Amino acid sequence: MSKGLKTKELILKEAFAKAGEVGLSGLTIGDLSSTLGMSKSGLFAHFQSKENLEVAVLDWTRAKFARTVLGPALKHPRGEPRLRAFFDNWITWIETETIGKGGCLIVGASIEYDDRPGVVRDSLLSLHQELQNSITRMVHACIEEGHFSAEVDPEQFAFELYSLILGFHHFSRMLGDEKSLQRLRQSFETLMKHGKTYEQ
Amino acid sequence: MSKGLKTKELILKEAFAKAGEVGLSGLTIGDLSSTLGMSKSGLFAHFQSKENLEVAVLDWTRAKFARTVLGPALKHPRGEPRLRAFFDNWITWIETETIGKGGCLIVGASIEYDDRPGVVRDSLLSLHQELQNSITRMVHACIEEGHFSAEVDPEQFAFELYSLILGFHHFSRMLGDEKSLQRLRQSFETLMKHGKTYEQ
DNA sequence: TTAATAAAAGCACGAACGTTCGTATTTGTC
DNA sequence: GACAAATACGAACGTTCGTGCTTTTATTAA
Repeated sequence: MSKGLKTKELILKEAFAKAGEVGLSGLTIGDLSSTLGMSKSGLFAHFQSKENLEVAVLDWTRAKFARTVLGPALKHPRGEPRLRAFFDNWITWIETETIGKGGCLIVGASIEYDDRPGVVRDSLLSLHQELQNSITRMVHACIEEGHFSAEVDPEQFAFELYSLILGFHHFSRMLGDEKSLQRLRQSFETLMKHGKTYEQ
Repeated sequence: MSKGLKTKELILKEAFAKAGEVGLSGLTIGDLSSTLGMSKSGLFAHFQSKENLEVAVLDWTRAKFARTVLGPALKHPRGEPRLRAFFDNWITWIETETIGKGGCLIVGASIEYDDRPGVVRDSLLSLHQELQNSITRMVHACIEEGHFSAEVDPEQFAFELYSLILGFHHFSRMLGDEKSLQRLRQSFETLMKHGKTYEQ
């Protein structure tokens, strides 16, 4: 790996950490460069624009999420085991990478960019679509494997699961509710149970 | 009402609308003043600081929410009718004041300020605590009136309800999912049904 | 070791930010 | 209608922002 790529990696790692605190658009090249002990223009040259830097941070985050959350879950058997592994990995991700570190970069960026068209929003949208697809596929597998009732709506399940994640983020970070994790887990179990014994 | 207060009211109304798009900290005195056709310093004099302006916007929003969502719900009978009225009013609020208008100011501000101590965060925290208390009380009333099982945990219910609101906000604004409202309503019904026939 | 290339630095720019200050104008009261 | 108080204005301040140049230093391949 060339010197340039190594430096770029260091920059993105630092930018990922900082963006959780100040948001993606809250990143500044000046602050980032001084933290890393380099010049503004030197750092700037790696990305050619602030916007490119933000997209690069999103790509970097996406890759890391795939490597630490999605990937390992795929090693578990299709259906409920894989879905549960994914959920557990996700919680670990949230606890180690977001809560206590300024919040989740993706959650923040989604609020910032949900009405600002451009390449950042495009990248964010594609990230979210992929995430929803992953969840939906796993729920669908639960049905095929006979772990869930055939009447379960995978997209509705994905909607509720992501909602709970957002709620957990809010209750633990904004309200400082120490029971948030417990609440998240309990709601997830309710969701799973409802998946098995569907009735309505 | 004096001239000064009328102007202040106009400023806050405009600031409320704009903060949904750019966030609370994204408000700028220059932009706000030029939109309203007045000078920066003239507008500034009403609040003495940017921070005070942000707190004023939060107070204004809180009052409006109480007037249009919470207040009318209190006219309905205790228990399920009131809870449903509150939920319906909330949806109307979201549709008329947030979705399609740059997003919810409160949701955005919570992300911005969840790790920035100060008077803005204090104000936000108190707002959220009051909201959670209101929901919890209504659910508790559902139990007392016999509409809900006594085993229902009102705080868990409030957690799930707010999570769904956040999810709805995300799916409709970020993903542009046209079924978001339908999903929100369906999940709410599941939540209500679970409240009635509690089992676990 | 040298030559070509990549990476980083130095410096400056225009614009936008919140804020301050002195002054002008409008409002409300007697 | 006079006069104090409230309200608004215009200009300027010090900072910080992203970005564009030119020059210097470090890396890489022949």
